[in-house]
Amino acid sequence: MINPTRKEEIIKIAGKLFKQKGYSAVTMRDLAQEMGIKAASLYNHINSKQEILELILIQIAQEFTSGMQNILISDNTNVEKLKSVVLLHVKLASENPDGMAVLNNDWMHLENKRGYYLQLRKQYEDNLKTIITKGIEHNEIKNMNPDVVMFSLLSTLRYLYVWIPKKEDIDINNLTSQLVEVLIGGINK
Amino acid sequence: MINPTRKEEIIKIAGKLFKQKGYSAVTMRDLAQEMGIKAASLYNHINSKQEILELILIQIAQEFTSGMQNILISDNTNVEKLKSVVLLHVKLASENPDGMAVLNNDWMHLENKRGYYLQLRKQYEDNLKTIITKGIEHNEIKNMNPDVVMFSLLSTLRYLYVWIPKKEDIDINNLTSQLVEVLIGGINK
DNA sequence: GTCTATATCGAGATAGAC
DNA sequence: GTCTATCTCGATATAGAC
Repeated sequence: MINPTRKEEIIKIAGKLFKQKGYSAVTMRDLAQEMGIKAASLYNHINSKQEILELILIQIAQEFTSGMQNILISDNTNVEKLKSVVLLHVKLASENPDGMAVLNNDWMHLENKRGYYLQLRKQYEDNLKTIITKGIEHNEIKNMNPDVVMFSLLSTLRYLYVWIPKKEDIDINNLTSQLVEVLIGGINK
Repeated sequence: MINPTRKEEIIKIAGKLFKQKGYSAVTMRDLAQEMGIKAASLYNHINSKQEILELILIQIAQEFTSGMQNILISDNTNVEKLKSVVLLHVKLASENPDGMAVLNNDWMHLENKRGYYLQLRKQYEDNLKTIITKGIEHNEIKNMNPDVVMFSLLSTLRYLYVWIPKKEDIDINNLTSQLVEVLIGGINK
């Protein structure tokens, strides 16, 4: 964001605060203070606290959905697809670690858009599980419990936001390959 | 708990609610309703909402500390120690999945005991990292980045509460061995 | 675009009767 | 051990001046 609008600034600062204390514990006064304005002034740019949460979460959820679509239409092997999934998570987590934290911890505070979010998440997980299962069928991956494999993989990827400090400080490809070594190296036959 | 006291019931129900919505979003009125009493009646058993959080978190944190001590004084190999760490997490997560969720998501809402909690957590992580590093030095573990190994391991173990439904429904040893296969199998030379 | 002032609501917690 | 009644505070949000 070269010239972020006031609204974009609010989303960004809100993400930082939501990550630190969680959506429910952050007040509009906290957010306003961090912006250097009064709480009432926020409402000139956004309609509600809930809207801020929606703007943060739905955008990321859709980026995951779209990233997964690209992976699925490629004609790579299933193991290559899993590597692309790792890269997708590292990329999104490094671009927006605060938003990823909110996605992990505060999705249940969505009101109207909660169902939509859960729908996107379920599709994503179904797609990932299909990749793992096909990988096992095609003999690319050891014959392990696919649920355990998926759980271990997703847990690590979902925690990336804790680990990734700032986009500038990390080498995305290097981190991805190290993660692949640990996560896939143990799975790959 | 064969004959749980009223206080123990409160802690248990509170853990369930904190897991669902997070500490900040759960009100004393929510908690009271779930108990079938009025909010004011809660204060006959506990001093504050904050005290409930402390009772949940500090107990688990101390169980991790004590579990790690037992692992450290054993004369097992470092890989065996890592397997014991997995078992420790599976055990505690299956005994108290709600509490584990609160530990992961609401520790930052501790007030007076926050420093104490962070101290216990740091010690635990330092000890785990030492096991991994020694494992690499002693040629038990592939020469990988110990931070990445620890991150991947801890991420999966910290998310166990999402995955483990109820103690009765799972075979602790079976789950542990499957996790060890995925998590350690990829690391072990 | 930000401010002051304010409306409305619900939070944590206490007092005292039963 | 639980209740009703209540205190006090701080939350989200709006109205309207500048």
